[in-house]
Amino acid sequence: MLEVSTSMPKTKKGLHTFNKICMSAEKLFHEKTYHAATINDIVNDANLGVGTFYIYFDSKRSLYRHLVLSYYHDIRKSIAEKTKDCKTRLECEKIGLRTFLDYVIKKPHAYTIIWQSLLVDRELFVDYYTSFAERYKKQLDESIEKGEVNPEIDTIALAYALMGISNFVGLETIFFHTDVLDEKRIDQIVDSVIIMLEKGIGN
Amino acid sequence: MLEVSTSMPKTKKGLHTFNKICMSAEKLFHEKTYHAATINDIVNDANLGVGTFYIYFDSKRSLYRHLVLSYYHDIRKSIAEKTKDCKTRLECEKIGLRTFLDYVIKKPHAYTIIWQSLLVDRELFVDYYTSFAERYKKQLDESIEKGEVNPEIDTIALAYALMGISNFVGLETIFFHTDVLDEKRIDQIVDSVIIMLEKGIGN
DNA sequence: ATATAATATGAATATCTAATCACCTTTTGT
DNA sequence: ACAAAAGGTGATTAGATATTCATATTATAT
Repeated sequence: MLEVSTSMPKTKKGLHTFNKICMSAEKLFHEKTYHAATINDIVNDANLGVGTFYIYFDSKRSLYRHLVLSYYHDIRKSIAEKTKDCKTRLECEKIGLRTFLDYVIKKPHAYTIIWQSLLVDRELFVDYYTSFAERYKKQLDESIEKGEVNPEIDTIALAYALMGISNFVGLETIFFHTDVLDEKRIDQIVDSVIIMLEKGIGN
Repeated sequence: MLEVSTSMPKTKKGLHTFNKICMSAEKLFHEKTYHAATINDIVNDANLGVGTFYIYFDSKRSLYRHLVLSYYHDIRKSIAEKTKDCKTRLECEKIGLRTFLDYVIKKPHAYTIIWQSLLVDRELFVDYYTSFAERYKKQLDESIEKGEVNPEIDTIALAYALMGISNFVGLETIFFHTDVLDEKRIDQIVDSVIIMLEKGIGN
């Protein structure tokens, strides 16, 4: 499923070059999209020869997979760490959403690059979201055991609904909202979602 | 913003050819993605010459735009019609979600083609979702007036959250769920979401 | 010090594809 | 019936791009 196939560099210099390629690719896949950003664009941006690229990656697609998998692990790790000490399901959701939004505000390219997987590598697209959803579902099932979540709710449907909320609220936050993003606005968004999860949308 | 630029055909025969192009493009953009599906693929599938394509569309991208805009109007129209007689906000959300799911089950290619807009035409991507969200927000604001929605909730955040729920629940329903899709399963998904919107996720 | 492994290069290759255009056929209105 | 408008064609063009490879430099371990 979600595995890395790249053979990592063996010296500090190699690692530095590897990272330069990743950073340039991140920037260009985000700005120009995967198909429009060429290997030449990437190595020019990184001040390297074309051949150097193929020392570190088998293909353009394997570089792309490497980026998506690293975002997957980063996002999961951040959320797991931050929600470690949460006492309730709702607190988990609040800190989880906040962590996700902070991550995509800091790294908006991660957002667009993951989104592109439907076009670049459909297997990766499916694996990415199903892996995320399965882990989420397990947590929700545990919360049902603890009596924190209504057992009438189907946890797979709920997992996707919650992922959808994070992703689309993130979409608005990063791409569509033209005003400056202050802490207050993000708090307001998170609070609105948590009210909904706590009491529903009504009065 | 969301406008069509295609000059429509002037005879029944022309309309028939136009529709054949659209149907083949829909199929191939869905199966192979926008970039991998060539104009040749499309006209071969439709049993037409390459030149014929350029009678009806300025470019590959203008065909793509035409498809996305037609989905936008279809989806909006379906939801507006079906929710016309709904008495409460919650009933609106229930019928709206059900209508959206029925639409994407019937036309799964619409789903993947819209998703691709981030890569194919970023302006269209932004217009598509912001237009949808603005209309949604207006309805939610009206519901606050009527006392049906908690005024503490930010309606723009809520609009995106609700769009995210539909889209990601749809994702699971169409792409990731391998079992057969029976009516019961869809009802269960819709009911789970509505419980959440009515009472929150807890007990 | 030197052999070996790792890293770096960019011109050349082989393949692909959106769009054009000059010419042909069919349909429509009068 | 017939001109004009609409529809249809596919070989050709012009440009692009992922990957290879022979060769060169640099780093590492003994």
